[in-house]
Amino acid sequence: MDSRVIAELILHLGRIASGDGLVGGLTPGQWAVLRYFARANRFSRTPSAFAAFHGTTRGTASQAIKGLVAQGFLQQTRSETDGRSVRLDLTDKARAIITNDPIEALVRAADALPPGVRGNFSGILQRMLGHVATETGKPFFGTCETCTHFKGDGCCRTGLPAYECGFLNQPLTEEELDELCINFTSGKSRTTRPSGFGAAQR
Amino acid sequence: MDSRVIAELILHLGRIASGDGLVGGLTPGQWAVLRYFARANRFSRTPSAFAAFHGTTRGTASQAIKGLVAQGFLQQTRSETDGRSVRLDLTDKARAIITNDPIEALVRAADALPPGVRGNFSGILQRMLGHVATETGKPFFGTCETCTHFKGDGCCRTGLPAYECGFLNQPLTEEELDELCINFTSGKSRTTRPSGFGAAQR
DNA sequence: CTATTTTAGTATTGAATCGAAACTACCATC
DNA sequence: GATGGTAGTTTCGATTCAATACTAAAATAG
Repeated sequence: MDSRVIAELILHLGRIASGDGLVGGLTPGQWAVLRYFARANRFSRTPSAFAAFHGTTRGTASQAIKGLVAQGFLQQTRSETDGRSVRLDLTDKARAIITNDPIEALVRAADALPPGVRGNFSGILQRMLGHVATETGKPFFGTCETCTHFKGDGCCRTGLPAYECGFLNQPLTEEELDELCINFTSGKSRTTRPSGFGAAQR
Repeated sequence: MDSRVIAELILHLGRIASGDGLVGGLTPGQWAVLRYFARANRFSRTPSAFAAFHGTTRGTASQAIKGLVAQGFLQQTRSETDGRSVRLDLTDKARAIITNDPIEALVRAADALPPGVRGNFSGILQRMLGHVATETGKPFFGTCETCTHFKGDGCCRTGLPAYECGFLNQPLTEEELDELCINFTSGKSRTTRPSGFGAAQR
């Protein structure tokens, strides 16, 4: 009984805070795009990765991104190693308007919580997200901190980078450790490619 | 920094769990309608109350409700005291399909949390909702438990009902104490009519 | 090395939603 | 009784989204 109240509150909070219509000239979908590209690492800033993250189709993602590129909020760069792939980066213009993100009302509400509560809180939410994602078969993005592919401890190892992604075999900077990654895999026994990436389109 | 993660998780959870498209033949908006009318008390089961609760317009609410009435999920009754007003009640058919509500994935995720955590959790969410609602000027629905209009303690008082709403001067049954009410007012010093009800349409 | 399959991204189209505005009917207040 | 506000509905236009089809590039198989 309490669980249902929790579920309804989460949905309701999201709706009340971010609204339905456009805020500051951007649609909810476009805000989601900016939010994602602001937090995703360089391997994950692609249209397909956003589509997987957001639980939508590549077509829909492509449309939302197109609008943002046209308005100068995103810059498109073709991949040098893969002629099909495209990387998107936030422009300064985008970083400026992100402070008007309708989600900020929710951020302030979270900020108003007692400090001791906040830490646990995000952990619980993450746990719920993992549960829902597993159940619905949707991909689950996380950060290096709890990823099985993560290697390195920041110490100097002769000839080796301080941090490294064992999946891509690429060195990582310290800032990247907190960014979302599409190749995230939690748990201990996963060695196959993470689900949701590279899956066929519906 | 942590607050932003919390806010994004709440939004993301809601989206992943309930999705965008129609589930079981109903749109997300219609699911929200059913959910609301399942939890609202008899004074609050009107199109306007839902619109206020959901942060949408009466026109949009009316449309969603119309579809549900046509499909036999809601039954419409005209008010006897107010010729303009309409009350909506869930039919048995609606109570049957509510078990397929896409939100159930979230409910199960909440259920999977450690029991000790759950209780605090809904309290925190409620607190955040109050914060956001106050900031955005949107109405905030709650139950008798924390409402300033609530009178009675369940004891037998000669000639008086066990529970009563001091705003409407109406006796309340025990089940109604847990239902959402549009006339909910939190805090101690509010004597005016609750905000959001009876406000002019945008 | 060539053929096939898979993947990344885009364009198009049709259904559906939502919000703004206009409108009717009813209530309340003076 | 006149005026102003409220409850509910309808209409209309803009927008969004998913489904589908498509191009180009990479990976894989033979």
